[in-house]
Amino acid sequence: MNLFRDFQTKIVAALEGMVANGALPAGLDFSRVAVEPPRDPAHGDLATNAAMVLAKPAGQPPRTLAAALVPVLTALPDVVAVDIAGPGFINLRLAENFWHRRLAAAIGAGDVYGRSSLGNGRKVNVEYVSANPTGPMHVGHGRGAAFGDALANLLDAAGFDVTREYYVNDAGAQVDALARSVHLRYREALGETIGAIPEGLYPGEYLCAVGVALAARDGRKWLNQPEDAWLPSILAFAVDAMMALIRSDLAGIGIEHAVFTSERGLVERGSVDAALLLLEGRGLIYTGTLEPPKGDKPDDWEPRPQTLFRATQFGDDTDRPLKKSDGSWTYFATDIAYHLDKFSRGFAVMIDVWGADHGGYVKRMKAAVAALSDGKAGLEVKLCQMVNLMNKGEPVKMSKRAGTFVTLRDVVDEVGKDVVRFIMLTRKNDQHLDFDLAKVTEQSKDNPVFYVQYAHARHRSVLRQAAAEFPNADFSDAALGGAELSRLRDPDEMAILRTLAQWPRVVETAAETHEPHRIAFYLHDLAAAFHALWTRGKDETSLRFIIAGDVAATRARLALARGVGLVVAAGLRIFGVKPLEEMR
RNA sequence: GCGCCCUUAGCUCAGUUGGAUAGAGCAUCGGCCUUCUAAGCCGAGGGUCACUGGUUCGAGUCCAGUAGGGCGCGCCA
Repeated sequence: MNLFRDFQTKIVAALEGMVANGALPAGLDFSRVAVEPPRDPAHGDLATNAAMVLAKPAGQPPRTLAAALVPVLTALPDVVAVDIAGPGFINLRLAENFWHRRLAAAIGAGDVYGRSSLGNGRKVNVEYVSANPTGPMHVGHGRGAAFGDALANLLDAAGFDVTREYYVNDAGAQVDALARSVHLRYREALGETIGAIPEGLYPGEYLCAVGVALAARDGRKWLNQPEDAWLPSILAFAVDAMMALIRSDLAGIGIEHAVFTSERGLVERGSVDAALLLLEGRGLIYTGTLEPPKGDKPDDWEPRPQTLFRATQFGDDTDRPLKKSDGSWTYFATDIAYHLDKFSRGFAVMIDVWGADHGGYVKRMKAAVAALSDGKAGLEVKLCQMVNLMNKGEPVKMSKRAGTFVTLRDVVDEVGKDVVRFIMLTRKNDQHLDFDLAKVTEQSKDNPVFYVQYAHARHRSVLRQAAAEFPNADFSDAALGGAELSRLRDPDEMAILRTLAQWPRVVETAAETHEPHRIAFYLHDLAAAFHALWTRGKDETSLRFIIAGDVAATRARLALARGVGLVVAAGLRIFGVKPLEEMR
């Protein structure tokens, strides 16, 4: 489906033919021969660097080599012109008919247009969100959620076997603090006066309902009991409640993970011991004393021997501790067990989506995965930068006291899930993102969500109008695919056809680079081309999508609109955004 | 102090994984509404791609260094 890939294959075959008949020396490496759209469409439809990358090994100047390639490339099907340009680029121009056939094929493929077999069914694990189960999701989590889910959809569209996963950090000091906080709210629910929430506990009012629910379930049995008696039970109850809250936040933006893995479960099953035993067997664990960190030194730093992982052998800057001073596992230790768990479930490709504040953790985790899998598995970490929540250009003060909203749910309630998801994907993951509540709901060109949705709604609108204009005509996709597309010849129309034909390549490139934002920019470009052509119809009635009294011409033009609608819908589907039928 | 990330038009950002004359939106200026939706479109101006070297046919892109910004640096996750 990716025409650039198709032509790359054809061109390499042609080059091999030249080797066979002696026009090129044997033993050339064709892997660097690329076929891409030229930056400037005026140069042609396809450009290849073949002559330039082969010049040196073939012992010929690039332009001489290019000249020898021209007749061979001219002979390829659908090629109507071949030019040599600049240092030795070869530009190919394809027949108009080729682009018409691509549109017909796209309409024929329908919803699967752009899907790829690039991944060849390989298993990929995408772990994202993994917010601590101690409260509702905030806006920053929302970015990781939208990003991770779009990346998963993208990899799925590119032919990978994707598992969406959430790691539940339900062990450690944070959830102990959660349990204590809930116990307080529980006492409050049973009529006690609890006063101010102590430092170190979670003060959020969302825990009041959890306390009430606990009182309803267990009555007064945890009153006046030592912490040891109630902590495990209340912790489990509280974590369940928080995960229910988070799942509901996720459902609010249309996200559902297939697998939830519990940190506590890993610890209780002995997975951490097993993982560390594995590393120990490979001589990667030892007892040693670390240098104190430079810069901001901890007040209570005392050198002491601890259990360390030889992360430096795998590119990390220092070896990393696995046990805290109280003997319990560090977060890193349980995370090692978790990634071994993923590996043992058959994932050689793991992608973790983290917040940028975890950047310092990447090297050691990659080191651990390399060590655990003996180099057979790879971990890629995508760090999502911060989201600056704005309103009309002013930063939103994140003050709970002032009642300004900070939770993801509040933002979704304010602007809608589709807007949140799309805007979160309009920047590369490693760039800061301004999320302006006023701007994202504005109906203007300034708002990319609106602009792209408008293109889809316009295509629907014109199809409705056409059906009213020609009540007896068949404008089904089957009919549009068979339209007389040779009527589409205007340069702007041809430009849209070429853009539509690039869609499969866009999907593959975005999937390979793990960069969903490329889809957003492509959709914006496609929408712009469509809006521009639409407006030209004001002056040139022959460019309108509905041509009065001419069903055949209308059908051809509707096919173009349908192609745009189809691809916009496909792109929005990857983002988990519902295409709009009308803008009202 | 060390590590990771970032630096492209006045502002917010893309840049097809090393290609040709570096692009878009906003803002500024100038045009287009008896219309299939003007919630839109067309055009103009605006650049030392932070800086200095290097790698090669070719560098915004890769490497090294410098400057500025962000994040992180045992007993949080």
